[in-house]
Amino acid sequence: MNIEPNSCRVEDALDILVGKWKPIILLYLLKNGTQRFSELKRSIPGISQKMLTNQLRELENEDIIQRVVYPQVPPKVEYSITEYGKSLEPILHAMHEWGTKHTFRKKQKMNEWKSK
Amino acid sequence: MNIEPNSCRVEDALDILVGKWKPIILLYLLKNGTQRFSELKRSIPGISQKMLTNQLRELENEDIIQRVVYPQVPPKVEYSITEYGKSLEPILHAMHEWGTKHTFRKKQKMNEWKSK
DNA sequence: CCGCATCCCGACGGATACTG
DNA sequence: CAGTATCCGTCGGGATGCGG
Repeated sequence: MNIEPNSCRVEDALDILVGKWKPIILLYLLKNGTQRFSELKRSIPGISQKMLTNQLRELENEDIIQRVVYPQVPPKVEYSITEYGKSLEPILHAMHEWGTKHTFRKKQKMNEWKSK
Repeated sequence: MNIEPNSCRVEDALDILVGKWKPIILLYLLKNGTQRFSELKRSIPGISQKMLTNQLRELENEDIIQRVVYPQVPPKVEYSITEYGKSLEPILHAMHEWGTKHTFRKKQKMNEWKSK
């Protein structure tokens, strides 16, 4: 490990990714490109309007996503990943890879436990 | 992005890394190897005994770190990264890399703002 | 269709004091 | 030295209702 804990910038990335719905929002935008508010809402079961708005705003403030409002009735708002946001992809990927193995490991441990 | 949001395991990794002091604890253990409780406490300015114990316990419960107690007076307890815990290194590394650039970007934005 | 305002609760984390 | 125990404030996030 060649990271100096004292000059650790891990938190910067963590702060942006932490939020109950942020990772999944980012994954949807990365996979499907530009999405309307209602599309995201439908895609993500269990999220409330408040939280979707909230999480989108926070990501927008960090320049991770872009918000485009079409001034029309009924309203239409589209969200998309910024170029900058795309730079988070390796992190999401690393975490996903790890998570997949971790899930496997959890299953292993549960089986060990069962077999006692 | 080739991650299916629906089968997303990003959260698994995130859950383990989230905690105010966990990343820095892991970085210290990764960099310096086995550490005593008091060594960690001294290395991490601002952390309380309670929180250090707390975060170490949580990491231990996830098998990320290992706790070894030497039954002697005064007590001696050593913490070290498990092999499994080492698998988090790529994630920490990716986040650190990103954080470094992000810090630079924040400075850029602040300068843009200043120069107005 | 999209979002804000309000109320509410539980978890996280800080401060402090006490033990084997 | 390496913890527990307790109190307590803050904040993320859920539920609900209103508004352009």
